[in-house]
Amino acid sequence: MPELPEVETMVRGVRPHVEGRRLHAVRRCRCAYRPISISPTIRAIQQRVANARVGRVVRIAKRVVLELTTGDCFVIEPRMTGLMLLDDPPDRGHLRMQWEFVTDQRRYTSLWFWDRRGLGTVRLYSPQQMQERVCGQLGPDALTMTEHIWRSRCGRTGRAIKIAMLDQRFAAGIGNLYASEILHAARISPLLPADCLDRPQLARLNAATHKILEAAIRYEGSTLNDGTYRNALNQQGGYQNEHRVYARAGERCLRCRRGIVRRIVQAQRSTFYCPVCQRVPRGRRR
DNA sequence: ATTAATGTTCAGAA
DNA sequence: TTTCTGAACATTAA
Repeated sequence: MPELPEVETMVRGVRPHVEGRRLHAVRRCRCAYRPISISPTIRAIQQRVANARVGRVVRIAKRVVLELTTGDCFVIEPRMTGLMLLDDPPDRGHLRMQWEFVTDQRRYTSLWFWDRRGLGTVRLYSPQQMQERVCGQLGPDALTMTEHIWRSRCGRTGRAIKIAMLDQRFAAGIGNLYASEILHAARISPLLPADCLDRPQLARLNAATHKILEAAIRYEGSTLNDGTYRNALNQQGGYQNEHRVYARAGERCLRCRRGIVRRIVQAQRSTFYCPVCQRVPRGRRR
């Protein structure tokens, strides 16, 4: 599930161990499964990063970015099940990539990319490629959204608000789980067309986005039943215990205590919501 | 034993 | 141009 809070947790965990370090080696792990998608080739990557040092480690939407002093950036996309780990992987079979750094004591320390499903990607991008393929494809980061930005973007599409929120060009960083949680906190139906949200709803949407995502970051993200998501030290997150609607189909709504949480499918993804307190206002279906 | 579902992204089609 | 569908993959629950 790496969504914004989980990726932010990865970045914060990795940062103090990697920033400023000299890269000694980078390897693509051979594992039992299909090798992970990287670009360019591992040979080209190794040549371009020889002797490079790591500058900042930052999050861009749902990606982990290692900025190198050469100007190139490693862009790691965890997708469904990828993890950035400093040590202690859940198993060795799904290790996909290794970065080996020189420590202060001239020893070596490793950063790993572990990915069970193998849908994640690792890429080395030049500054120009960063602009064209990463930053230029993304809307404003969810944590920088304002009521005004929500209003201008929602006004431009008639898609259901939940589907629009998952579009990374609309707002970057929100994923399937947090979209449901945010809309529940904002008491907005996931089915409401984005251009039908009124001012009070836009204000609640903005407030809920910040409240939910910031809380989830404090809890170090959500580890679901499959246990896949872990922080950089392979420890569970804590926000799964705070979910109010996600994966609660059939249960009584924890806010209004009247509705029964419903699971529907939008854009081939599960959406959870309370049909009572997230009702579409009469006449606003368009 | 099949089948459906799981957090994401993107190519290709509508 | 925008929006929708299916595929990439490994694993688990029903």
